[in-house]
Amino acid sequence: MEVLKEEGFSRGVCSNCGTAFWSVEPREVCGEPDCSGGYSFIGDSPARRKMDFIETWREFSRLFEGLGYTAIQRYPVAARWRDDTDFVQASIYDFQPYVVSGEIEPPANPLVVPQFCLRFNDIDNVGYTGRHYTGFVMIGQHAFEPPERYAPADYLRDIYRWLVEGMGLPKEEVQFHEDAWAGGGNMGPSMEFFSRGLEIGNQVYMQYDIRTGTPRELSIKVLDMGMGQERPAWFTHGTATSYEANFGGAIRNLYRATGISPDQGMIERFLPYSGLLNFDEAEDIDRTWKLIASKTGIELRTLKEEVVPLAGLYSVADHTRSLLVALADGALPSNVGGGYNLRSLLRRALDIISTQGWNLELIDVCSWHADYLRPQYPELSEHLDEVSEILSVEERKHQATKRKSRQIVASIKGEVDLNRLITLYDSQGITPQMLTDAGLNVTVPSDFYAEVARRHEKTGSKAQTRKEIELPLEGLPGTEILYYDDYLLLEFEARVLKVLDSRYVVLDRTAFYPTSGGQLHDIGTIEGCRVTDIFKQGNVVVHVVEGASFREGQTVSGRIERERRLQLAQHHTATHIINGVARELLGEHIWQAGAEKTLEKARLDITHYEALSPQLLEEIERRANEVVAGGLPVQSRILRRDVAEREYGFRLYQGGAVPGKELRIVRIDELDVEACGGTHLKNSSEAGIIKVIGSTKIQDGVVRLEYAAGEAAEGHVEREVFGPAKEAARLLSTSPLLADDMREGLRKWTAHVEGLQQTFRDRSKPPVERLGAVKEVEKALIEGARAFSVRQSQLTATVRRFLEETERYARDIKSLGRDVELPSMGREGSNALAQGARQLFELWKALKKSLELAKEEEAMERAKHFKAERIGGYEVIVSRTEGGPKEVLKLAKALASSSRRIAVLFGVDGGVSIVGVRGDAPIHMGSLVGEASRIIGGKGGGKEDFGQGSGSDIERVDEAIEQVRREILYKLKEG
RNA sequence: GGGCUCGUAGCUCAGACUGGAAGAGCACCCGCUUGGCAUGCGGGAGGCCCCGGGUUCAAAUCCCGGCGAGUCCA
Repeated sequence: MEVLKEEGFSRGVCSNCGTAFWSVEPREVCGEPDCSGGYSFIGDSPARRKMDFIETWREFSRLFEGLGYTAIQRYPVAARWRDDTDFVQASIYDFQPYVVSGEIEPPANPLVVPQFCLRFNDIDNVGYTGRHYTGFVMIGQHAFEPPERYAPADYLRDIYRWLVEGMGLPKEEVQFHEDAWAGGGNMGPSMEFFSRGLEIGNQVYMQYDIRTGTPRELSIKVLDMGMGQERPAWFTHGTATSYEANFGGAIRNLYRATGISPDQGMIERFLPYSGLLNFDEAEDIDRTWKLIASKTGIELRTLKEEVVPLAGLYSVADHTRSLLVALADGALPSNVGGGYNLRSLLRRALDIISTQGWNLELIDVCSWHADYLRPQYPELSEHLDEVSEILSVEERKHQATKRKSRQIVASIKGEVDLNRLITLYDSQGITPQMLTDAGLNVTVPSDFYAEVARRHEKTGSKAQTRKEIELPLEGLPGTEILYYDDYLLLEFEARVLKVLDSRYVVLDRTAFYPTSGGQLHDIGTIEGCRVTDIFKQGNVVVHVVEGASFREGQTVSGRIERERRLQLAQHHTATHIINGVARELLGEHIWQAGAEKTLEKARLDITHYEALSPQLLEEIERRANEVVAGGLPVQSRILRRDVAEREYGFRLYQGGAVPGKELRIVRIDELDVEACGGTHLKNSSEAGIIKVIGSTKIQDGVVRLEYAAGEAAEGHVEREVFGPAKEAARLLSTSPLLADDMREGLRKWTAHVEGLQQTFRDRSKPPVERLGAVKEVEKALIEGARAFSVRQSQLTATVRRFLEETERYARDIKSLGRDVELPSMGREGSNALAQGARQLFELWKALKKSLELAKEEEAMERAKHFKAERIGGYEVIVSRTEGGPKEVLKLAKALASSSRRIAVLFGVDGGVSIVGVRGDAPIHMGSLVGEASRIIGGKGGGKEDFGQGSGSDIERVDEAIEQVRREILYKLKEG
């Protein structure tokens, strides 16, 4: 306030909105556009200097560096250091939660930063209003100080100098508004600065923590100034829309590529009303357009023809810039989380381009942006190849979805009710608009999207609260961790601090690893008592001990089980190796999305835009084992958070946000570096061997890799590869169904596999060679499994099943007195196992078919022997025969082939199956057979002309036959 | 993170709600029409109905789990 008084400002209250504001010349109203009558700088900027987007930051940072601030690099727009948001939405996000809470030091103090931000809530207004963006740069001016050094007056004076000296605004043109602001659990007074109706930026003086409800003074007070970098450029140029002043060469290239040139005069007349075209709220867009046309005096058609393409062009400019930055920072479009926002953005841009019929590639627009932004963000130009790849994958997906949608829309006939409308939108992405565009007559309620939201409410989520025990551990110091330095430190002594329920034990220090970071806990003993579980509560490690007999204050010795610790360390280090290798091979967009390390195997979820091909998996495995063979050192050390971030960047946070001023950094040579608390090998060679077990796409944009290291890897290979391959080959080679030379081939192949197995078991050989031997067998397994379309792990069981079934078919064919004809078969497949599997499947199909054929012929044959009796003009057969359901069915069908026939057959075959078929006789066969079934202790039913049922009481078959005959007689005579 | 939709012949899909003999179009093979091609007509081959369980006298169909594809929302 004093600062403003010094400069000749005085306080007033807005006669319109009642806000307190400061200005040099007395005025009635504040500077808000609503109160002061809109923007009055367009075409008439009071600024004495002009600066474009890039120059804005250059000037701003130069001015502030002169004032003692440090200009720092922007943070990635994908906010990986936070778990409460996907994207950075304001510059202060960079420093939440740990800098703001005082836990860690800011990278500089005070500082300024050009932070790229993403906000999707106004997406529908982008392009139309002239000032909305999905992606923008918030220039932040921040200071983090204890109360005694906090100097809001200085901060305000500094930003005032920017307005007056930097932007060259006469002080008479500036107004300040007093306000208060709350967000992120903090609150404080704020000061907004305006000129000519445009808010240039605002300063928030964060003073209080309001998370508990009652304001508490913060130990660190924070200056949070945010100014859109787009604002000064727009303001000083006074262009009709902000977009023209801010996209530099990109917008000029867009004009050229699309042939559009904006009619400044019309836009200026349109803009004041653009806010009305809010696509979420405006109930009737057409009426709104008409309203604007009449207010501006521009003909409706002209207005639309001019505004819609231009707004589309601005949208494309905005969306591509947002995508460029997000993708270059490693974010991926997907169907979940923030990825969905990126996908919507991308599809919106693509749809605009195709609606307007522009010949425009997104990646070209991205590269224009990258060129223009290079002085400020040179890193964007380095990732264009990766961005291009991701964009084209997404474009392909969008094309496929659109094609599918068109098909579905084309197949819709008749009425479409609201339910169907919502289902179409929800599950296929087909909007009501697409239906009306296709000429379908549908009534769309005006609150359609609200209705969709309501449905989602209703089906809402069931809260799944995991119950965790909360032990009373107040006052205990954080446990000293002994497992960081040496994972083979397996014996230690410590003092008992607390024992609860003779079960939960807290020590002053421990080498026991608690379950965390996806790694399973150790087991072992303390003073001979078994330790079965270890977990962390805050900074305290709690040991779960069976029958803990020691007292608090006692010194105890702990022993950790070696095998388990080694295996878990191997899996954990292997995880870092796989992560590093995956990034090396796939690109910078690879981030850990989750991980788990157990005794049997480990898994790592990585962000990637498509499923991994078998070739890529093989490549990852090969590279990982080269790393193992290469014997790279694995170093770990404790670093201050700010130091670590400066040295290695945000790549550190693979496992998500980690609290604390200090971080433990685990680094595998040049391959990988992560903040991680796990137990790690000292050298990559100690992993022994890494076997990639498989990968699945667990959701769009996330791929799960599963693998094992060391003995777990060896066990897995024996169990899942050599074992099943040899067993499947043995089963096939001993089956009389296959030809002799095929069986011989399988025996030879088995011997070959055993040789490969010896190679694999030889630990003196390099891991890559050992796995080469595995790969050959694995491929045979996969190919064999594909013959039966089952998974690899099911091959042996499936071979067994198909052998049995095929042998049974052969027996049945013989028992019908026919020859089993084995078809001549080729040898398709790259190895004996695959060939054998395919032949078995072909055989199975052939015999199944010829058995069915034989049964049918047999049925036709037997049909000749049945005698029909004539009742009321119909030929009726009610009889007992032999055979199961299928045969009886065939027989009955053959017997009732003419429309004047009725056949009801009772097939005896262990149980009794009944089938009734008729032509056009007035009898409901379903209920007829149903009744008959009940007599023999079963059930049945069917349709008017067809009934089927079964029972078990063979003794009463004759009785049932009698009943059916009587029924038919009665019905036919009556008719 | 939650919801929804889909998985049937080489391809595009019907059948499913209301359980009861696996279908259509295109493509493929054979024949006829024709000087040849395009076309037209007739015939044929081709299905572990995604995998595994359950309910039922009976499951492509209903229920549960898994795998795969897609979509909407926060």
